[in-house]
Amino acid sequence: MEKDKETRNHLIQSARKEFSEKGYMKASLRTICKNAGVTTGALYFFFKDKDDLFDAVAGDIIHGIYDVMQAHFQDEKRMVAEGKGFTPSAEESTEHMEATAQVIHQMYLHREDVLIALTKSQGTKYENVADWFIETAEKHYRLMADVMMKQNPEVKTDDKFIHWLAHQQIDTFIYMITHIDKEKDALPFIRQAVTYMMAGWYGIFLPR
Amino acid sequence: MEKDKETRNHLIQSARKEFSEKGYMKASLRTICKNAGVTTGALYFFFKDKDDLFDAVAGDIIHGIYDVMQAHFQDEKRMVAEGKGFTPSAEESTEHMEATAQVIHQMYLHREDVLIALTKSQGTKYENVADWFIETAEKHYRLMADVMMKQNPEVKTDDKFIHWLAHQQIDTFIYMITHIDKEKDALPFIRQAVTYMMAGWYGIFLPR
Amino acid sequence: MEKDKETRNHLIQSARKEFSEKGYMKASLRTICKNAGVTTGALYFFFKDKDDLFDAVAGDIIHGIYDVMQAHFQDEKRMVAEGKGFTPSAEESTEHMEATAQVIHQMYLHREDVLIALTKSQGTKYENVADWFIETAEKHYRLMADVMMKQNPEVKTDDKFIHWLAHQQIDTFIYMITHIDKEKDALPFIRQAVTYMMAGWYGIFLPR
Amino acid sequence: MEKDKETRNHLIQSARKEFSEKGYMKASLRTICKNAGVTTGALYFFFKDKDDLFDAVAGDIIHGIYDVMQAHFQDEKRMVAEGKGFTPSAEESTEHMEATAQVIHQMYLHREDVLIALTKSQGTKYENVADWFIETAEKHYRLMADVMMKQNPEVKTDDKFIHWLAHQQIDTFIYMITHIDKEKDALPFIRQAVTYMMAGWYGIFLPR
DNA sequence: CATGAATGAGGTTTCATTCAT
DNA sequence: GATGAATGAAACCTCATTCAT
Repeated sequence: MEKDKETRNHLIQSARKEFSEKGYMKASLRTICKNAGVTTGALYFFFKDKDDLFDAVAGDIIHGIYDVMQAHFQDEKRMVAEGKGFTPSAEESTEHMEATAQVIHQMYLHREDVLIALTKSQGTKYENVADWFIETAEKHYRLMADVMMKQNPEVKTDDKFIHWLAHQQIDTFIYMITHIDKEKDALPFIRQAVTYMMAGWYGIFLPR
Repeated sequence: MEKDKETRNHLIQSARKEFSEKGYMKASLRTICKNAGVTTGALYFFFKDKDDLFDAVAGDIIHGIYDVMQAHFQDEKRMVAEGKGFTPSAEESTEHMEATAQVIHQMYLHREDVLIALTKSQGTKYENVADWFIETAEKHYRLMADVMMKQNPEVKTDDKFIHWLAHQQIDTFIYMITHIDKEKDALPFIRQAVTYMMAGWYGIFLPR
Repeated sequence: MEKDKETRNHLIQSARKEFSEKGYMKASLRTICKNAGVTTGALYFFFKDKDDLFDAVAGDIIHGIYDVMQAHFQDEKRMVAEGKGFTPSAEESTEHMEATAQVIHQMYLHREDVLIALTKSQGTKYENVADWFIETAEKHYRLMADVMMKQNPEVKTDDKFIHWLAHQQIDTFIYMITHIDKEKDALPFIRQAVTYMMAGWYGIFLPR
Repeated sequence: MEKDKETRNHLIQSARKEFSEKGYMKASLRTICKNAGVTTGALYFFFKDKDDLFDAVAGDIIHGIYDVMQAHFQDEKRMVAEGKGFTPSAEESTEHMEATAQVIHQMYLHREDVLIALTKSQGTKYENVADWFIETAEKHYRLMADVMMKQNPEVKTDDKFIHWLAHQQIDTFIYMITHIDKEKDALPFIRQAVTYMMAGWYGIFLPR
């Protein structure tokens, strides 16, 4: 019953390789088709255009990770609304660390596609995909900062700084996936980075 | 007597605009020339090729900043060699903050070109320019970490983490120039970021 | 069922005309396409580049003639190795003359392409194609000269002269195809030239 | 008093090198000017256009040789008209051989320019310069053949063959200048070639 | 004499995309 | 589902030549 979809898969694999090597803009559909063993016409049967093909390669994993991340932060928001306290860094508690570990696992399972989306997408709608994640993370930090400032009224910070905190956190994950090859090395790295970031956080919000 | 160089400047301005809007690869020399009011031949009188034009727009400022940064770190290296202690973050002392402020001033003076080099250079030799800075900063962090670890033998860290610290610092400056429009807002931001980073640093190297 | 290949043939015909009139270097692909009634893109569907197009026009016939010529000389070499005597000029015997006549026939069948390869190929890998033929002919003359010198030990000649004999023979065929329009006039011409060349040969190797 | 003409000479030398290396068509005036240390404007002060520059490099020597050759054949024509017999090959008598030796000397004195005119002139009015010489030589052979045919009425030949004889003789000199580097090797070569050609000639006109 | 600037036309090549079959 | 042919626009670049200064 299972439709073959062989050609489509060949195309996606070939595209993955080409995007990975040359980036979206320099990638050639001709080359992709040649390496997939089909002609350009075939490509246009399965995909609307070059963008659509890119989407097929990297779109799913990106949206997947994005959704998980949003759900995660949504959860926290609800908890705060319900009056439950929460900890400054999403990752400090065991529970949070487990959630994080799962995201990391997902990222490494599809590492090549994640890298394509993060570093080879210039020219596509994903070229600023990191900003999607940052915006979501920012809400989290905003929330946390408000809590902290309620407790320490003398501390003040501004939106630019909060946004940077979010940026910094996301960038750490991007650094991880781009610079650390093996998943087993990633978790220790993240742990140390979280230690650093938490110390930084308290250095700002619990001065002296 | 003043040499005009009108056409050359027109071309550079037009190129700056085009690179800024479309990035290096999608930028069209035809368009640049048209907007500069000259023919393509004229462009090739002043510039060897598209790369050379890009260099004329963004090369100087990048090399300028890079040189200042290297000189700065070289200076610190020398101080350490002479046995003079130095502070964990290059920016904490007044003296260092002044040096930093001057770099920031330079960056904002040529902000558009800096942005082009940092974010619109895919396809040129500058496409990984941030890594140049990171490598330089890394040596600085390496040095500082060695000092810290001599004082606290129980602390241990690895090269990946040191590299990330450097990455993180450079990324902060890139964040600044890309996200903060006015120079007057930049310095306060950097000060707060430095506070954060120093707290993070001590959180790692002076635990408990 | 007959595959059309109309466009490809149009392109080749148009290219033949253009190369013929202007030579390889001055030939314009734009003009070739215009005269073929297609866009430049079409050309690049059928041919890799300008060189490939030239090859499609003149490559086959040149290699064809070259192969026949080599086979011919190979044959003679074998005969000498087997101890069979052979005559000073390949063309003197009836058998040889027939082989020559067939080569000539081939050349005139594709005369325009042969002329292109011989006289309009500057800038291509065929620009020294005559030398290919000369080198092959030279081996033949070398062989013959060795036989002659074994019989007449007092005669001596040098490599430069042998090479010139080969050059001269090939040049005679080039002269023929470039200066004599009709195949029917070619054979008598070659016959007379051969008479001349044989007399010259004996003048050198059988003095007095 | 002698005007320097330094720039002009620099340009000619530079052009000689460029034409020699790339041929007329691929030679770049920009490169020539750069290597001569002047700008393109200067070139156009001394030379009308690219063709004129080529003329300055190779024109004189070509016309010089051409004139000497014509004078030589003119002389012979006069002698025949005056009823003085003459020998089948212009080169056989000592007197003729001396004239030939002087032409060869001239050719080797300016060998690079001669080679440029003969082999690097495609695209200029000299691209068929060999034909000029051939046409002149042809008159000579025509004359000689008429004398021979008057003596041996049964011999008959046609214009095509006569033209080829001329072609062949000129081609021998071209072979010499292109293939033999040292003048001292040229004269022996020519002597042997003349022996060959004379034997060929008699083989045609004094059969049996 | 010579410069430096600029023209303008043309060069080859690449590309994503379309469509009749 | 897939092919093969073709489009058409645009890409970067090179060139001989001109001309005001």
